[in-house]
Order: sequence, then C-alpha cells, then structure tokens
Amino acid sequence: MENLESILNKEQCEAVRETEGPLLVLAGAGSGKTRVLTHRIAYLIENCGVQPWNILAITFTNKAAGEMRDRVDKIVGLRGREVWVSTFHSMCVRILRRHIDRLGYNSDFSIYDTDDQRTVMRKVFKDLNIDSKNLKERAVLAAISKAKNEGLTPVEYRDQISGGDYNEKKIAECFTLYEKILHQNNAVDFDDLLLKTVELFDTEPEVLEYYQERFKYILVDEYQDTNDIQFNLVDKLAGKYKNICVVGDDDQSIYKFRGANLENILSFEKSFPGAKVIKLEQNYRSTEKILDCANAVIAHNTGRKQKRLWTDHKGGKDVTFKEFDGANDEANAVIREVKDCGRSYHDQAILYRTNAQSRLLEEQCIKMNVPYQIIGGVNFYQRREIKDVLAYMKIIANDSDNVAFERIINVPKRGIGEATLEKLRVFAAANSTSEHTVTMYEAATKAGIIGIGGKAGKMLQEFVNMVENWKDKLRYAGYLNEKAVDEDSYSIQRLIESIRDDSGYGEEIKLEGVVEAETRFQNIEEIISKASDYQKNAEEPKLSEFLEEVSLVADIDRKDDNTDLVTLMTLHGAKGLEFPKVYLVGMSDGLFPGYKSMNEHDDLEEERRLCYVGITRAQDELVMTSARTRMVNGNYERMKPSMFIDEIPDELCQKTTLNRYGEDEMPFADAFGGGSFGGGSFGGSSYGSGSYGDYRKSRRENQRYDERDEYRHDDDFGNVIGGRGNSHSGRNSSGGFSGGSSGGFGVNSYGLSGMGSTGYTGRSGSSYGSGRKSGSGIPKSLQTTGVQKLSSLDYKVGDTVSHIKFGKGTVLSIVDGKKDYEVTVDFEKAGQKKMFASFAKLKKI
DNA sequence: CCTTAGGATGTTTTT
DNA sequence: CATCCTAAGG
Ligand SMILES: Nc1ncnc2c1ncn2[C@@H]1O[C@H](COP(=O)(O)OP(=O)(O)OP(=O)(O)O)[C@@H](O)[C@H]1O
Repeated sequence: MENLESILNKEQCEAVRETEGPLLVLAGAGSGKTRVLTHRIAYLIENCGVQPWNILAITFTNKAAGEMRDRVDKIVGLRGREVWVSTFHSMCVRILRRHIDRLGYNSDFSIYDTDDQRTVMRKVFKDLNIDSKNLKERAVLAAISKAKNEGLTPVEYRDQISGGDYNEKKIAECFTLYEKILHQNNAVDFDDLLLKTVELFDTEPEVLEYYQERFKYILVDEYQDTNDIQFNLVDKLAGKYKNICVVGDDDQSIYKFRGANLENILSFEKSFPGAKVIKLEQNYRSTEKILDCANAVIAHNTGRKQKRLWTDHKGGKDVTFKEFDGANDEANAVIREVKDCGRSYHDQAILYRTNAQSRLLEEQCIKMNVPYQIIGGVNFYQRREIKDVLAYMKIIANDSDNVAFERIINVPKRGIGEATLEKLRVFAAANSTSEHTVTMYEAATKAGIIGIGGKAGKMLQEFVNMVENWKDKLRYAGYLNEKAVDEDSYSIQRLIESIRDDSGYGEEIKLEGVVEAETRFQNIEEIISKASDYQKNAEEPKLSEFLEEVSLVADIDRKDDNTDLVTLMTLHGAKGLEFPKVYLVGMSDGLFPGYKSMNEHDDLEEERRLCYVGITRAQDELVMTSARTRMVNGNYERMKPSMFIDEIPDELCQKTTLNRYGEDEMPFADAFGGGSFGGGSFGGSSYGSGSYGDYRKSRRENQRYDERDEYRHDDDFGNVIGGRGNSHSGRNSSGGFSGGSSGGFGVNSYGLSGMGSTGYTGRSGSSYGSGRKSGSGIPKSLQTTGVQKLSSLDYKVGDTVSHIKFGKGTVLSIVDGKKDYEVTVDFEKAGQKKMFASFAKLKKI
C-alpha cells in the first residue's frame, strides 16, 4: 500500500494504526472520518494480516456501503469483496436468513414497511374493536416502535404501564396482537430486524460466539445516529475481542425521531473501558467562510463535546442569504441560479427540510428545463405498482404473508371482495391449531371445500393455479429452497414480467389511463432491471433474498451520480454527502426549524444540528434562501427568516431581507409602510400551539416578532442593495418567471433518459398523474406529450430501431392495443422489452 | 361486489 | 391541499 502519510494526516494515520481495542474517532464534519474507516480496513488486511472476512464495517446507507467496498477494493484488490460492509439492517437480514428458524420463523420471512405495518394495525384495531378516533394507528405504531427500541416485549410493556392509563392498556393489547399477526405472517418489521438479531444472540450463545469470532474487527460509521438496539448489537458482537472502532460527530446526530441515542457516542468511553479517543480537527471539505458559518450556528448548542475544526481553504466565496417574497419566487430564483451559475448540475444540490418543498422546485426545474433528480418523497418501493408486484412475489416466496395476499388477491379485479375474504378468514381461524396456522393462501386452495362457489370460487382456484405454476418454475430453476434442476430455465425477471403480463395486472394498469400506465410500467421495468442486477451478483439467487434486499433499499441508494443532474433532497438525505455548491432553501422559522421543534429545547438543538449538517455539505459555495410567504396546508403563512440565519454573524454572510409585513397588510399588498422588525428571539409560544392555519393568530404573533428585530436586519445589511423596499424586487426574480414556460419541453427530453430512474418518473405518476384535472402548474406539454396514440408508426416488424435508453434493437411485433400500440423489441444490449409506442419514442434507423 | 362521492383528517425528518 | 376512509348507489 502507498504510504499512509501521503493520504492521511497525522491523526488520521493514528486512527488507522490503532487497530486493537476500542477506539472512538470524534470529529467534526468533513474531517475525513469516513476516509479513516476505508483506510483502516485496508490497513488491517494489508498490514496486520487480518482476514477480510473477519472485518465488519457498518455504514449508514447501502450506497455508502457500496462506495466503501469499492474504495477498499481499489486499495487491496479483490479480497475486499470478502469484507462485510453493510448497514445494520442489511447485516441483520443476512444473519437472520441463516438463523431465524431458531426463533420460530422461516428464512423466507417478509419484511413489512410502514405501509404494511399500518395495514396490520388496521386489522388489529378491527379485531380489538378500537375506534380510530380515540387512538391513532400511527400513534400506536410509534409507541410500539419505541417500546421495541427499549427492548420491551408486549408482556413487559404491559407490566410497566404506569397505573391504569386506558390508552396505554389498549396499546399494550395492540402490541400483543400486532406481534402475533406478524409472527403468523412470518413477517418482521424494520425494528424487528435489529431486535430479533439481538434476541437470537441472547437465546443462542453459540450463534453469538460464531459471529464474535467471525467479526474480530468491527467498524461503525455515523455512530452518533445509532439507536439502543444497534448499540446492543455492537456491544455483543464486540464483546469478545473488543476491537471496535466507531467514528462520528455528536453535532451531526439528526435521527433522534427514529430512536437514535446521542448517549451512545457521548459515553462510548464508559461503555468500552479503556477506549482511546482520537479527534480530527482539519476539515478538508469546505472553504473557511462556509466552515465559519457552520461553527457559528452549532456554537449555539449546549452540552457538546468540544471539537476544533479548521481548514486550509482560506477565504472562498461569500456565503449568502436572501429572502424572497413568495415561495415561488424563491424556487424560481434558485433554479435560475442553478442553471446560470456556470457549474455543472451534477455539482449542485438543493436541500430542504421537508419533502413537500420539493414540489415548487420541481415545477421550476421543469419550466426552465433543468435536469434534476429528487431523492425521497414517496419511496420507490412504496409505489403502488411496485408494492403490488412485490406482493405477488411475497406470496410466492412466503405464503404465510396474509398482508400480501389480501393486497393482491383482488388486483386485478377478480370479483373477490370482503365477503369472500371473510369466509377465508373464518376458515383459516377455525382450522388453525397451535402447531399449524392456516394461512389465507392455504384457505384459498380449499375454496371448494369451504363452500365458496360461483365466480369467486373459480377465480380463487385460478389464482392458486397461477401461483403454483410460478412456484414450480421457480423451484425447478432453484429460486426457492430446493436445488436447481435447470438454473437457466427461469429467472426473477421473467417472473416479474409474467406477473405483469399473465395475471391481468398489466392490463388493469393500462385502463387507468396512458400517462399513469406508462409511469407504472416504467417503474416495473426498473424493478425488473433491479432483479437482473441482483441475479448477476448473487452466487445462488433466491427469490426471498431478493425480496429482502429490495425491502431495505432507501431512497438515497438510488441516487444517480453519473448523470448531470441537480440533486434535490431533504437535509436528512444529504448526510455524509458533499457538493461544490449547496442551496439551503426554505430557511424560515416554522419550517426550519419546524414549528414543532421550537418549544422543545432538545428538538431545537437537533434542528440546529441538521442545519450544521446542511451547511457543511458545501465545498465551495453556499446559498441560503427563504420566502416571506408560503403556502402551508392550503393557506398562506407569513414567515420570518430562520433563527439560524440570525445566528450567523453578519460579517460571515451577506444577508438580504425584506421588511416584515405590517399587521393589516395582505401578503401581496404593498409592504413598505409597516416595516416593523422581528428577529432574534423567537420565543417559545409563537408556533407553540400552532394548530392548523389559525391565520389571524399566527399573523398577530408574527407581528410581535416583527416589532423587535428588523432594525438589526436593516442596519446590518446596509451593504446589500436595498434590503428595504425589496418586496417588489422579490418580484423581479419572478420577472423571468413567465418566460420560463417556453415550450419545447417534452417528456422525452429527459423523462426517459437516466433521469427516468428517479424523481420525475415516479412523481408524475403519484402526484401529478391524477392531477390532470387541475392544472397544477405543470406545463401542458408535460401532461400530454407522449400520451396520444400515434396514428401510425414509422417502423414495422423487422425494422431496426433505437431507444433512448436501451439502444439498438429489432422490432419483433406490434400489437394494436386499445389505447396504444404495444411494441416488442429485441435489443442488442437489454434483451427483449415490451413497450408502448407513444411512449418509447423509438426511432427507425 | 364494485364504483364514486363526499367528508373528515392531518404533516417534519426514514431504515 | 391531499390523502385516506366511509357510506351510499349501481
Ligand atoms: N487527509 C486528507 N487529505 C485530503 N483530503 C481529505 C483527507 N481526509 C479527507 N479528505 C477529503 O475530505 C472530504 C471529507 O471526508 P469524509 O467524507 O471522510 O469526512 P467525514 O468526516 O466522514 O465527513 P462527515 O462527517 O461530513 O460525514 C472528502 O472529500 C475527503 O476526500
């Protein structure tokens, strides 16, 4: 290996070489913590003779895991493949697949996402006669998750309830039944993945010992966001050799809402006696100006571990903050700058607090023809068509999965409704014994016996035949638990295609309308290609393993780094990433920090950490913006610039603000006179009881702030062109607004290219698709392009055509469907694909 | 059994 | 505003 010193600074080298015993690398943003981990893995292998399979490295996302593995590979070559680099969740799935039978599940278990959990909870409410007016499903699930994070079983939870709180008792009942249903369905939720692994280690000491021996060296990235169970896992796994190296930054802990416990990193030295602590102080990512802003903001938090952070990159571009009149103006100006600033799109990211904010930005991207990707929002794997297809697959892999069964038994319509389902449920319940639970699917196979006749009976029978048929094919090719007879006889891709084409599902989707259908078909294509990736990489591909893997894909894992796209995502999503130019938008009190956090000291500090994370993603340039009015929940809200902006000294940041509205002014009225000032202290109460748009109230309270601050703003920002009177210059930026909508934009200009994989595709389906009724600001061209059935095609069977994504291919067949031509093409690279003509934009060559 | 219309309900952030 | 859920009609 190259000389370590040439790649790492002194402290980093020390962290790499300190291989034995517990080690905490505590350091601020961009100080090269992740780089330390990568080189440490390589060092262990190259210099310490550690076997790669004796190393476990935990990262925060699957994507980060992949990147780390690649980098290790680059240094040590192929041996790097043998290192386990994964997220906690993926690690647990891998372990559980091998051993979960000891806990009374089988290895084909399903993983339930939040949606599935809600489905189960709805059932629980029904069974327990709970009125969802008194108790909310979400709340119960949150309580259960919390209990699980504290390691409580349903029984323990019930026993620790303080006194006779009615709701808590109910929650305890729900908890019990919820767990029972999951177990019956051979399913686990996200928390269970971690919890069951701990349970496994507790109940099966020799399994634990196996993994302790196996993972002699353990490394954990982003340790500040681990929760109690994850700590437990680490603690157990490292219990024998104690070679545990964690890196993190207490100032970047942003996942408390999901159970992360800052104590894990704060008291690492107590948990692992004899631990060595190394601090890294040089930041390699950002310019001095950016770093100064970050430090200024985070300095307002209390109880931090002291860390210095400095950089060589003296000076740099000025950090700016600008307040716009309306949220539209803000979005417009930001996207315009993205387009005009001369940087590649790829080098720019727009970060916001909530997913909802992406909408305006997206509209502007479309208007201005800026290629973009949106990370997050509705998770790809939660989209309806994806969940439907996966549910088919889950039923095949795990026929205990009643949630999957009920999801798709009547999709497409088979005339099987509530009445039939109830018969099946009754039969299943009546025939279940303590040894054997009769599943819905099993009940369906006995439709005849149960006395479900007529159409429903026939359709059930057909459904079962279809599933059994798929199972046979999969079994023969080795995708279930038996050895393959002929590996090449079938594949997961073909299964998905068959689900789409042979079950009537694809047909039903088409009836929804061509725009929706195309989006959905495209999404199904994506999962097919995911399946083929899986198939390529897996030594022994199994259907259930594929499903488990797919359940753990996070939005961020799908980020495209190879196409020139500007990235839009939440601040949370940006953790661990870096971009030359970063925009932090929506910097308004009430939004960021969110009004819910403004009263709670701890929550506010977490928001501040989030802000710190956001600022420190920027390498060269940081632009912050806010809007004075913004539509929230259907009504206009007036907001003042974020307190975090105030926390940055004016000499570090060029701030341009508008004056506040006077009390009686309406949002778009002339705003000059009022000029009262708000600012600094955003006392607790303001958003406190913040119920829905109590417009008058929030106006009054805003006014109160207004009275205080603005002097400061104006005086201090004298350096900027008219902080005052700018209310109309906010409009300036919207001058170009209308111009942007010039035509010439078609779906194909990037809807189909690399882009298709993320933001645009899916969202158009879910958020705009049905929205065709109302013009949602999306250009007409977008809604209709590619929708009309072409009257004729300029290619015919046998022609060679080219496709924007799949390349060259030969037309195999053209079927004149109801709404569109369905063209089958055999591509040289991508193989056979079926697609709609109006959408595929095939060109004859 | 399926469709649809209308009303109530609700929001950070995500593996 | 938007989604979800319920209740009545086909
Ligand atoms: N010794 C070094 N010399 C030069 N560049 C470095 C060095 N160490 C790290 N870097 C660079 O600094 C940037 C930040 O590194 P890295 O992502 O490892 O930091 P981090 O501490 O994990 O950041 P964060 O806490 O924000 O996740 C990267 O671009 C990395 O390549």
